[in-house]
Amino acid sequence: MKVTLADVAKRAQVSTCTASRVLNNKYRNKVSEETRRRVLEAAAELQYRPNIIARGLRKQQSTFIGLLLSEVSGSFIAEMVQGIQDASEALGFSTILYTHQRNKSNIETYLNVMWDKQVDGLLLYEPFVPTYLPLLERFIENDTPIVSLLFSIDELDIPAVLVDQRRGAHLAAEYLLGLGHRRLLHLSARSADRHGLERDIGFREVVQRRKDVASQIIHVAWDWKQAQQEVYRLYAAAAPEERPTAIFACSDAVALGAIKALHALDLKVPQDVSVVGFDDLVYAELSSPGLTTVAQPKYHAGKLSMELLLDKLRGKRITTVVLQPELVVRESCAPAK
Amino acid sequence: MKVTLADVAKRAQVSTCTASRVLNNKYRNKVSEETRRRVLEAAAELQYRPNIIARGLRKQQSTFIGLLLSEVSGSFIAEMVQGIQDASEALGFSTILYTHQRNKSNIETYLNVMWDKQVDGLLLYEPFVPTYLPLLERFIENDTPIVSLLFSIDELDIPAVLVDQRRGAHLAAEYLLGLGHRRLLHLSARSADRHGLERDIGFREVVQRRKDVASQIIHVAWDWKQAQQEVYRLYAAAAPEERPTAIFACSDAVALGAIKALHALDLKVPQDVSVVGFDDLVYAELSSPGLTTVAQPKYHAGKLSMELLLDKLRGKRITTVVLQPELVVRESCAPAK
DNA sequence: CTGAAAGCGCTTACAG
DNA sequence: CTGAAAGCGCTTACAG
Repeated sequence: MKVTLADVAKRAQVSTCTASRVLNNKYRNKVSEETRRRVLEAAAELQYRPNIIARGLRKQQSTFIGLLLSEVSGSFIAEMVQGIQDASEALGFSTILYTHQRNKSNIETYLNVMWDKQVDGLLLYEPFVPTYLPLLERFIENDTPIVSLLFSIDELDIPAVLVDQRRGAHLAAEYLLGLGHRRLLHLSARSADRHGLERDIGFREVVQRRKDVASQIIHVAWDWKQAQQEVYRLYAAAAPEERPTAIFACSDAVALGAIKALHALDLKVPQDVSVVGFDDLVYAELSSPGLTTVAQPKYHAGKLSMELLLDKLRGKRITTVVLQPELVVRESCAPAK
Repeated sequence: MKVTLADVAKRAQVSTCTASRVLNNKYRNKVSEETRRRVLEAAAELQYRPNIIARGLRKQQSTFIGLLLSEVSGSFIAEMVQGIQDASEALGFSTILYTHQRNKSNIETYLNVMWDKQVDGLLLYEPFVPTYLPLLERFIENDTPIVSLLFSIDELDIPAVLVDQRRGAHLAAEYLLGLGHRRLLHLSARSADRHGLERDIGFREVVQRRKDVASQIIHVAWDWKQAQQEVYRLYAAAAPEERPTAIFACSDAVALGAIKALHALDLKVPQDVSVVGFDDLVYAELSSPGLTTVAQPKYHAGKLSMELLLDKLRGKRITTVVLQPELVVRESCAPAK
């Protein structure tokens, strides 16, 4: 059915090793032009395609990169994955994809599967390291390079591609202060994960050194619903002159939840309240008004992580890279009155 | 470094074939309890994990499913991929992911790579079939099952998981008529692709049999920007009593573009104009007002496509499945005045 | 310049 | 109940 190297060799009347040599362009000038031509011709006629699985077994490299993510359905992750794809496709590597759903036993299962399938490298997103340290160590001992996306893995000295979350919060808070706002609300996901914590800290750093600024922080889930409820409650209860005039939300979804609440109270964005989000997902641009937000370079982070992995595979040394977020100004903020 | 079956066999003092038999639970009662125990023990002690690549070479199956998509960064596709993942992970199959970016030479390249890597099955999204018919035929001749996602591939009788686009448009149009709207606007992506065309036709089917309904259709790109421009132009120019009181947009992004334009003209949604979208992406829920839209069962479609593929791999017959969309009512529509 | 042979890590008839 | 041997499709020293 499938045509093999042996078929090509037979038709070209040479041994498989000679066929292999010309097809792989090895020992270039060590094979006669005539033989070479015959092999190439036979391969073309038979439409020969090498079996990469067999080659991998022999060469002890699979050309597979394992990609273990929490999930893939979110915009953030999806854009990151696109970056990873765009970097991997150049060199004949394929990414094999697993989503662990933040379930620790899934993580173990999939790390094992990837080991079994002999991946040449590993890309990790949202790890819960302590639980499966031994599995990761096995890869490391085996010299299988690993790069972590967006989260540092301190336990194991694994290089990562990070985005400076705290700096992102600085950008947002400073922007709002620059517009003259002095009563600020931060919708924080502090408890939810490390990025939430970093953004919370970043916000505090900017705000605490300003004596003329009144700030408050409400803890919410990443989900928009709780943000909507909390903002509604706060703005409905507070006297107009005590309401925060600007909100820094820990994510775009939370920001849009806040905007829903403000709209419900007939408060206008940005005329009455300014809102800044975080992440810059597709819908930041699509919402009305367009959401001003801190953009994380997710596509770039994904792409870079794969590039680092491939560099490592080529023998280069690689280290953690920290990327900088950027403020994307749209229409959801206005100067304080 | 890595421990192989030979290592296990040696330690258990049996041949590799006996080791293989107990580890694979074959010929169950044909191996003595004692031998069995020794092998299992040795495997456990050495933490043996079988090399799936080697097994694949021998058994002529790779346990890889090739997933060829236009891209992965959009919400729609990402949710579909999540469905695919959730279905595949059960059985030890791994999906290998490629994005062709709607570039025909990419499609060819990746189909070839997937062939070279011996995928056991193929999932396709957004194919441009005519260009690479021979490549697909090769898979078919080789009995590699293929399932197409959301698009039928008529040239080759490949089973697909479809969503009834026309029916979705019926749902939207009928809903708006039911609310009493008689001047309707459809923002159509007719020329952009087959789904746009189907939605356009579906809209016409409902509207044309109603003599009391005035409808117009504007062709736009999937992108929100053109929709915003066109809606702005139309509503700014038309006398208030001539303006469409309801809009059916061919996608959620287009719907949100329309809403931006309406807001810019100080028209309220849904008080002044009702808007229905299509797809039900994350941001439909996040926008203010929440967008009423035709939901495509994307997660389910993805999941089902993988399930079909695996069924086929197990020898079952499979055929095309058509899923039904649903109208998700949120806050962007109101009865006509 | 070319080929015979070994081997990557498995599985599976075939023998005994 | 168990093992020797062949083979999946390649690549690569080693010889000549």
